[in-house]
Amino acid sequence: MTNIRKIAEMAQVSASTVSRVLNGYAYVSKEKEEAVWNAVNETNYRKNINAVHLSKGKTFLIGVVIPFTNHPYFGQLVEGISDLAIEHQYNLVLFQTNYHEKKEIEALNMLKHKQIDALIICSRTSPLKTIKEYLDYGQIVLCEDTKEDAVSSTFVDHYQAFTMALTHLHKKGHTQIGYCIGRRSGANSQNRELAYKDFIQRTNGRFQENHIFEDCLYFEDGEHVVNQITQMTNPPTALLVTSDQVAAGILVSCENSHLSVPDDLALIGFDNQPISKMMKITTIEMNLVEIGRNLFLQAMEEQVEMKKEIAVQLIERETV
Amino acid sequence: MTNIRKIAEMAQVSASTVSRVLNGYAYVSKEKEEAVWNAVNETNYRKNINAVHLSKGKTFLIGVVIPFTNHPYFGQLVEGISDLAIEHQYNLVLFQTNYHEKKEIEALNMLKHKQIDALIICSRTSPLKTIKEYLDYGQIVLCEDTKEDAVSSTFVDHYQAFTMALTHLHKKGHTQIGYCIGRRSGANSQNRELAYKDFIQRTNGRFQENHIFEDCLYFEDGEHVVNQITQMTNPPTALLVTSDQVAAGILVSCENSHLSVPDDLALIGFDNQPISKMMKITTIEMNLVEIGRNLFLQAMEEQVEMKKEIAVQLIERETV
DNA sequence: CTGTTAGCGCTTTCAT
DNA sequence: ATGAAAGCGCTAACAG
Repeated sequence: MTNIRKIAEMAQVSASTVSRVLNGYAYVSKEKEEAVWNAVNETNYRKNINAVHLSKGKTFLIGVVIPFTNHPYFGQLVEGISDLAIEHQYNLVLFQTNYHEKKEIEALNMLKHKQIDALIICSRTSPLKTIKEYLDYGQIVLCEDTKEDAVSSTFVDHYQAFTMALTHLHKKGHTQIGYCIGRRSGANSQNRELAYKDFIQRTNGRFQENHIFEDCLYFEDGEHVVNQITQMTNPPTALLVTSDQVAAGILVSCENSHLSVPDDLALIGFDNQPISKMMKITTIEMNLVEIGRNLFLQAMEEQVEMKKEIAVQLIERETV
Repeated sequence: MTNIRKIAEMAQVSASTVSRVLNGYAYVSKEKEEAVWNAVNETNYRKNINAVHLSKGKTFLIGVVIPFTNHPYFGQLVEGISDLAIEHQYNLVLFQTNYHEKKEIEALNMLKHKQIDALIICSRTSPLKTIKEYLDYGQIVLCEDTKEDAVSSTFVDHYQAFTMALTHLHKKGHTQIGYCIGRRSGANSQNRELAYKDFIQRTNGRFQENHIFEDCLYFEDGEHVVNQITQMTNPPTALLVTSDQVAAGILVSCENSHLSVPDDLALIGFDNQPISKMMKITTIEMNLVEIGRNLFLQAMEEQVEMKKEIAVQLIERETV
């Protein structure tokens, strides 16, 4: 095994000089630097990362909490995080929680015990209060518009995005608008619900509980929504669908049920996933990869804002 | 920071005894063991994994090479790998290659330089010869039926699976069968192509190059396939589609193009993904999660076979 | 600019 | 059964 001491010997310098060269520290003479690089190249030497980690007291591991790995929303978020992680020589530890608080606490405890250097929580189920308790142990980054000053976050203004989509539908004449969502309880979901309720009040509409469809995550969940709609006496004439996958599933199910889109049911998806383009679904684009990248930077505590909002955009296609 | 020495002091034993207790080594007296655990609990002490890694000369990192992260096929594979990795206190380093050989070599080099302990290659683009050169540096596990004795692998007999599907279609009266695939050049793909050609010969069919559709990975790729088919003078009457996602996309596009499934075009998907169930697509089930789990065990060199075949099963629904 | 030195916290012989 | 002690390979404070 060729280690730093061997390189030092070969280059006729001390181990610390080798370390300096390897880490690009400035004050090393041209000759010695060259000698070191020669030795490194000759032996094909690489630093032992374990030793680096121990010495630095860091793991170079970033925890990423997501409810599901196989969902494109989180897939893109992770893609963005991963992009920068690689650049920065970090690795990721993925915690799939399925929204079980226990799993989240596990991740938090890994932070506490220094088994990861920072934690990015893409979607949480435990209360902010719990999370705050772990703030002393390392950087924690959230993906929601939190009022909690102490934690960094990158987020979309879901209140505004929802309002924009609702307004768009309203302009097209819809008054019975419903929406589909993964779960009602999340922070982002609550912002959307608020936007929804405010909108209904503003337009003198009537709030109807059965116009909110929960557990809408995957393509196949669209079927259930359409089944319910066809059995309603007062079905919505338009739907905000917080995932393009689900919107696509609804579109397909509508065809099966001889519902015409947008005439019988208008649809606005979210995320501008490739599937929405193919199926010509009107959607709200949000740059998830960009959000992911910013989350990583915040985890690193690079000189970035602690609160970063990412803008969204309505993309009109053929389902409204 | 509470470390092993502090625990040793508190428990009135030596650091080595603490280490023995922590690692469940046998020959420690009941009293001392208890004393150690008491100290551990009192201080909420955890081992410093970096120190463990350095001392053991292992990273407890397993590399996983996949072409795409956001594809359900690889998603399930990774899920299986990840399941066991967590159990074994390992973390994963994901290498998304997009089928660029350079990325694969990068992963291989990380193995060479001991930055990961083993490498699982779920789908490769570099030749077996290249991979063999890295075998000295650590365990490398493949996901294909390789003849190379030196590497472990977990795989599906794609020749047999394809033959089964083709036979099923043939029995239903189809003679013009085509297939959709991600890429032609992979090891698994070549087995399938072989099965396809053998089948055609056996049934006295005629091989038609334009009945093979490449670049079929995602839902939205189905559209292109249907577009091509509708423009053919000799279109296939049935399609083997190596991903349920794509099969679903084809199904949707068929409806748009007023092609009736299975009458105008029969479909057999692969993987038995949830979407195939919802859309009632006949499919070939293969337990991808199980394959992933076995890949991990092979990477660990646990006492498992070096070559493990996972059985598949035809699930009849309504697209044939 | 460069070398010496003292760790980082754990594992693992080797004695006893 | 237990402890002493020697590393693992690197970093960083310090001295010069």
